[in-house]
Amino acid sequence: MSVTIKDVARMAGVSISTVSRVINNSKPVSNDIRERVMDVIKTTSYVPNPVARSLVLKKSNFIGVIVPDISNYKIGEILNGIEEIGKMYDYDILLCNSYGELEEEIKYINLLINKQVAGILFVSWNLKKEAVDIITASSIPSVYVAKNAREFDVFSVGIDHEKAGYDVGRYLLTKENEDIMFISPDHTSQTINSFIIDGVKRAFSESGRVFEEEHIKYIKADTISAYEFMTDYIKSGNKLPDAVFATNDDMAAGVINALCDSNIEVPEKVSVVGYDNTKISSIIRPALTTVEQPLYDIGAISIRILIKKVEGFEMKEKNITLPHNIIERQSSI
Amino acid sequence: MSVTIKDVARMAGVSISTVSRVINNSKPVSNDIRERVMDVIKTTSYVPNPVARSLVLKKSNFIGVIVPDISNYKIGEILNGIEEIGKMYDYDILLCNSYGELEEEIKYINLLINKQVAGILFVSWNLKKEAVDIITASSIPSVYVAKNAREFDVFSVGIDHEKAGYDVGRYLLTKENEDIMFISPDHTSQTINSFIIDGVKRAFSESGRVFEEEHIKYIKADTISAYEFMTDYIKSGNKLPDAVFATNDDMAAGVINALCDSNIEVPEKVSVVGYDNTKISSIIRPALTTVEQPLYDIGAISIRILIKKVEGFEMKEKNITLPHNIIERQSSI
DNA sequence: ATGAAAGCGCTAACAG
DNA sequence: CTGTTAGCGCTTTCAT
Repeated sequence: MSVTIKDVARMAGVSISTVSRVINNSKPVSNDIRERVMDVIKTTSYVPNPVARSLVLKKSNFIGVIVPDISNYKIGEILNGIEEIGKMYDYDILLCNSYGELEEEIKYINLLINKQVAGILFVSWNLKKEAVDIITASSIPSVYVAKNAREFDVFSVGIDHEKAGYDVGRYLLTKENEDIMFISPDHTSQTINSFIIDGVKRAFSESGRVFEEEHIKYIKADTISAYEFMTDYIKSGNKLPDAVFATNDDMAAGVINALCDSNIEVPEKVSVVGYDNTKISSIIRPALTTVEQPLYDIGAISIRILIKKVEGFEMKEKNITLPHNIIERQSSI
Repeated sequence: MSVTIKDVARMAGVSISTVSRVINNSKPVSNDIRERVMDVIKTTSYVPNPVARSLVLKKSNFIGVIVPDISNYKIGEILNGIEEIGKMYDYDILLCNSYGELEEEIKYINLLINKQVAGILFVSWNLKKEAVDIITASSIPSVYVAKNAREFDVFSVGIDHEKAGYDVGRYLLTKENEDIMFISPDHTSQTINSFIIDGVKRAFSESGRVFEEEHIKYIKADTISAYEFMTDYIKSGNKLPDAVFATNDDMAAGVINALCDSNIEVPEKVSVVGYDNTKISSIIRPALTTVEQPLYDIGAISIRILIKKVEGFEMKEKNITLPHNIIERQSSI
């Protein structure tokens, strides 16, 4: 069947250790022998068996990646970065979809540890201590991508959400919006967006305004829920806010549609701002003002750091903060 | 460190072969011994090392999945199905992102073969003979998801695109649209959508209409390209079609936006129909009439078939056709 | 029914 | 610089 190190050794007339040495460049080998071996490798198109290698090295070149939702656009972009850079460094991606549930996350963490992955890249909507503890205990190198990753003593990559919230707050306040509504995922996952809201609060207090907690509306984080919430809100005859800031684009899209379907002009009557700059934001009309995150880079940098750690480099910076940026489109005035 | 089969054997006072037998249920073991071993396994929470197992069995429980674009919503949905069912059967997903390029596809196929994956699930925009041949030659079980998979003698899962095109054709024709424009990805990936157009043609001929090749516009398959194309088309003063059928939702969204931004009413002046029923289709206004594919199921079923093949079952049906369905929304009349 | 032993393909001492 | 040898953790004959 497939050619092994033994075959190569025999055909090159050397011992298997010598072959091992040339393929790993682990010890000096005389030039003629090296060439002889290389020739055989080329002609037989021999590739070392990674399974056998993992067994003896007790380490694979798999990187376990746990994500909360593959079909989510943001996750997809991050994964693109992870996959591309991972493959560039010759690591393979073992994909696990946790659906954002702690139980699944823990199951996969244990599975990955058992598989002897070289490293774990953990992407989560909301990082939990239980998960972090298990990974830490395994002493497998790891990097985290999560809004709340900085709450733990771990390596992480992401933007500064507090600052982003602050920026949106300032942006909205500067535009003289008196009454601002905030739409955030409901309390089951509430913490994860508190940083954004924290930033908004800072912007408020900085400009001497009081932030009313009841202006935050907690809903399920999807377009339909936002649409229904906003439609109900309008129908109930509540006073309309001057602006609404939804902490993801999907919800913002629901808000825009609810407003437009009720003939309330966006942005003339109500400004809408989203978060993430996903595809939807440029397609929806009016196009959505939103906060851009360098998703691909988040993935790419996080895996690069992980690989560095796997390969034994000492990293000085534990938390990498990437730049964010407000993309101003037509939905805000 | 971690407990091995040896440890378990020693602690249970049996040989490692016996332990192996109980964990694999491969040979009869007396009840008392079996229980003794089970106890040790439980207390030590021993898990067999999958790497060692792969080495001797020359087969892993990895399933290599090659996809053309992780961040694409359709692919994400398919992957959701693949991942969930895969994990259910205890297989792990080795993810490879080919960016739709043959060269990458081939690279990954070889990589997966070398990794001794148990099976290969190949998702491609446009399946090529070269790729299929390599997989076939490896004799690793495989299943394909691609519009043109049926052109090859392989196992595949998907909807009947010709029929879907036919259905859209009939739908549009029944609505008395005289002049219909078709928007399809440009020729680099042209073949993959020809089935849809073939179906449309059948609908045309069936109702005694001639299909004008020049009504097909080949453009880059994204929203912006479609937007620009349509805007130019309008600006150039061409006669507007009664309807446009774009072979994916992204392009359809671009068309709708171009039309609306030029104050051409959709669907009153021009109907627009998309393909795929992605998230965008329900968010855009007017909401997009489109063809729904059971993406999650395509993923789920394809991996289930693959696993069956991996485990040695004989599958009778090579090509599984799942139902599609026209979702009628506001963009067509 | 159970154990001893060989070996999967590879790396890494250990000798020379 | 090169070869011999001992495993890595597991499955699987082959004896018993």
